[in-house]
Amino acid sequence: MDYNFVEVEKKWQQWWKDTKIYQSQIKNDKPKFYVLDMFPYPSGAGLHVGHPLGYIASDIYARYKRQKGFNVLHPMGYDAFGLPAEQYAIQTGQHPAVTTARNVKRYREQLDKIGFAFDWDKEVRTCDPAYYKWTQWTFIQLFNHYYDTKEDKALPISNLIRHFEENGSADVHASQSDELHFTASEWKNKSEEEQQIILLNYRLAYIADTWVNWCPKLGTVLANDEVVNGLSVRGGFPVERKLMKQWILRVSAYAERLLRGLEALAWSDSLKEIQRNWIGRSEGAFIRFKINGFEETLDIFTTRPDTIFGVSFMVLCPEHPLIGKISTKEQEKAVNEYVTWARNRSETERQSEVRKVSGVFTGAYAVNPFNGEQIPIWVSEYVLAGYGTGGIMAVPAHDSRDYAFAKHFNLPIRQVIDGGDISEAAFESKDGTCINSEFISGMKVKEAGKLIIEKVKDMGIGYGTVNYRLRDAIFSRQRYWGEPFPVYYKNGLPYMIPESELPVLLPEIDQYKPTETGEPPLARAANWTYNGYPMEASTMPGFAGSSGYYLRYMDPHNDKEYFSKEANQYWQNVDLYVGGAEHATGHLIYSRFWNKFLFDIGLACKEEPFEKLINQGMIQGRSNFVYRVVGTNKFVSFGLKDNYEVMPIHVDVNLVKNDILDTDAFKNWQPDFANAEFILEDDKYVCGWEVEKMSKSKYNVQNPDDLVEKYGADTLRMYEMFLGPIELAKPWDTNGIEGVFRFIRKFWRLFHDNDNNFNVSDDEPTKDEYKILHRTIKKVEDDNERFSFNTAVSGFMICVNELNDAKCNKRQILEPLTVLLSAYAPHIAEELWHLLGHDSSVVDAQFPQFDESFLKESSYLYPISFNGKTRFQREFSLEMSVKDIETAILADEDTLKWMDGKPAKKVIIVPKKIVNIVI
RNA sequence: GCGGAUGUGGCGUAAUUGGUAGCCGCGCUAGACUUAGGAUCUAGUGGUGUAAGCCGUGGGGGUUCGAGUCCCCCCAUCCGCACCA
Repeated sequence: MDYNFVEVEKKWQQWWKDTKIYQSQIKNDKPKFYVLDMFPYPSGAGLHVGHPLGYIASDIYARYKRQKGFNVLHPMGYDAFGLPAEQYAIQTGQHPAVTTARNVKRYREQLDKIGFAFDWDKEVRTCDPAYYKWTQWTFIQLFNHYYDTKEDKALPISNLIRHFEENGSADVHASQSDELHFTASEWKNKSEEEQQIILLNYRLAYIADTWVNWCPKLGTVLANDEVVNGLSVRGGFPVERKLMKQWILRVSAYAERLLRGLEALAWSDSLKEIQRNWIGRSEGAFIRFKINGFEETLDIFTTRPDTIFGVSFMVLCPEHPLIGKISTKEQEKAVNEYVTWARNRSETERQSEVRKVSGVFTGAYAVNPFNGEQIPIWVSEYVLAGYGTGGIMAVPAHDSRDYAFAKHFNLPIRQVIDGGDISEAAFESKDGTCINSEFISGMKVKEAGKLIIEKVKDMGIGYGTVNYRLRDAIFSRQRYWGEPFPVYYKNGLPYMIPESELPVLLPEIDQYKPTETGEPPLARAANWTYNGYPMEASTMPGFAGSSGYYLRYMDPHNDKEYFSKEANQYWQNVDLYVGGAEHATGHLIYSRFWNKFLFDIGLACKEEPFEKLINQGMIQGRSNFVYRVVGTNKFVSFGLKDNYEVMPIHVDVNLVKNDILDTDAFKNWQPDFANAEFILEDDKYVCGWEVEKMSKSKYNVQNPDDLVEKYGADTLRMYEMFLGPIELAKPWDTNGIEGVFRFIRKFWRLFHDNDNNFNVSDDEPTKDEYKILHRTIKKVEDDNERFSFNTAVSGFMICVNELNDAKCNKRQILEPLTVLLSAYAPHIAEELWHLLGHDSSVVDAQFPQFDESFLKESSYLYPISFNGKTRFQREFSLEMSVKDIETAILADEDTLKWMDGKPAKKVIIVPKKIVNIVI
């Protein structure tokens, strides 16, 4: 007798599927709009409860844009390679492909139930060979390119080879691992192997010995963003530092462009700021210090060249290659002991002992290039291998870390910037004036720095430069369930498999764990060779497949190329990207890098992949508690708990409604509680609640399926939007879903009589009814445009309440309203749309045209102020000009009498309908 | 420590962007209809007062005729980075 959402939703979901209504194709006569969600990793637990929030928002926007006349691309797929499937495979022996396919199926069912307008014909899965062929292909291109710092783009490595043949390393402008020097003839005389080793110094994908985050428990290396507080993000296992040969992407070459590119993007300030910090640009100087008695120089990067006269020691990182060479006999033992100790310390240890001073003197001395002073060279953990040159000039007076070190080892602290007190702490301000600094004394910090840079340049020992925190990305994972590298080894050097032979398929193996000798699982594969040469046994990391997936959606079935030029020219890049902010320093950096590279080599037509980004807030859990009186099986209601000594216990949120416990269900929940007694307030047991992380052990997990079953997809969709602003973190709170459920049924009843027969009137609506409609059109349109979906839902509710009060069932009101609502509640809208007599889907209806004339207010209240106080308001017609209002106020005897008989001297018109009189 | 955000009824939130603070929903109160209500409908609901009124947007100051909104200083919470030279 009421709205039957189960039947209606099932019916239209099937119809949408059968008619392929959401299929998109290139239409050159129509503007495009690309709406993308971050595709999920299909985990065994099913669709995470946080996922729908973003998906619903993007779905609403995609539908809205379609009704606004755009040709919308709104695809979905799966980030299907990953650790959990592999861990599961190691335990059970089940092939990850099997479990992944099963999970994908489950995800699809869940997604379909919510009624998304995805174009499933464009689905991609990163583990599909037809897809990862192009991941491998891109890797080969990265290998075959270097970054030219003069052209500021990636260029073919063959250009560089030509340059070496003609000029050697002279005048090379390329991002590089080390600075190399050789002549053209030296290059030509090198063997093939030697040349290949040199080229690895420049390639955008290269292999090198590098200190990595090694996670023994997972048996693989991890990227910096996959490690938090010295523990792996997945699993939370300890991470160590280890020197390993790894594939690396030269992401750092793009640091400046990744930074600059942020400016034009419509991303949140906080997310841009996170990326800026992660890229970490700092300007300073590269300076080369002579070392007493050695050919080698100690190279440093500093942001404070102005403090060069305050240098009282130098510090090398424990991994620094110079240490072994320059340490004196007397110090050798101590140095070795320290270096061994420091290198073997795990990340966790280092993190937990932040700012504990340690170090050792090498016995060697560097020379200050400006005054010839002898400067002792130390080794300490606080200098990082991965940043700058791995060595620093220490100015304890003006750097807090150097200060702590100098205090600890009793090294001189010399003030060279005026203004601070250095007896207790370093003076780090950059506003002062130089003192005790010979020719730069008296200069401001900024000018002094510039002058020093000029000087070192003239002396040939340095230059001004920019340094970035952003590191190159380690691209090898010692795992099975990832993309195999299209790489084989000849004489220990890597070579690419020809593009025509891609994809390199992931081989079958008997077990998924590493070999006894610690080699990656792929080493188990029989014949893992190419023409007799061994293949690379590592696989690519998770971010490989997700870095360029958005491009593949444009042309997912193309087996000749990554995507066709035509498709890319049409769809360009993503207009709206919706996903979690947790990818700020991972996927969203790698993806931009990947895309910029593809742009450089002429594949992608846009330099940035995601124009507008919305981070849906994290969904937290809302836990409920019952309060057990200590030592009894009595449970006391929330409001009375302070009268007892109680212990809070998590209670399953499914046994609780609006914080009222279903006591019978509670008794049946766990055997312990079968005899539970309750101390009630107002005959109810009220539970306490808290916002926590969503987890099984806290019994606060909410499954979207359950809610769809109970209230229907439309209610779920609208309620999730109604919860609050999309970007705000919020607890998943099902209290209040009834309100939306009520709204849906109310909306249905507008179209139906008391016997639930469809009944709309063809009478001409009244002016007031039109006003209700057009106000809603305006509101929903504005709210959609600014992604304020929660207020749009409020708008719908107000509208339906008003129509209900007016008993309005006019077709000319309800029909456009159905179109408006269809983005939010597509199922009920589709049903009503067809009941209204349409054959086509409501998704293809035109978004109703807003007509301002229905909304024109006749008057507005203007505040009027006298003697500095707003005294009263008067109503004036909106049509009146400012001049008319002025005249009217001044001519109004009553108005004037109100101010103690004194006349108004002046009327001030403040912008926007505000009129003030000041006397 | 540095950087970014946020702070409004019992709760989630809204405020035409400087113009009547609290829209919409939950919850709550009262009533109607009902065998029943965890259905539906009606009315009320920031605090305080019988009332007119007064007080109210984390706290304190400021700009303005007018501040939730702008500026300064605190406080609290959340997020990101954390020896980055």
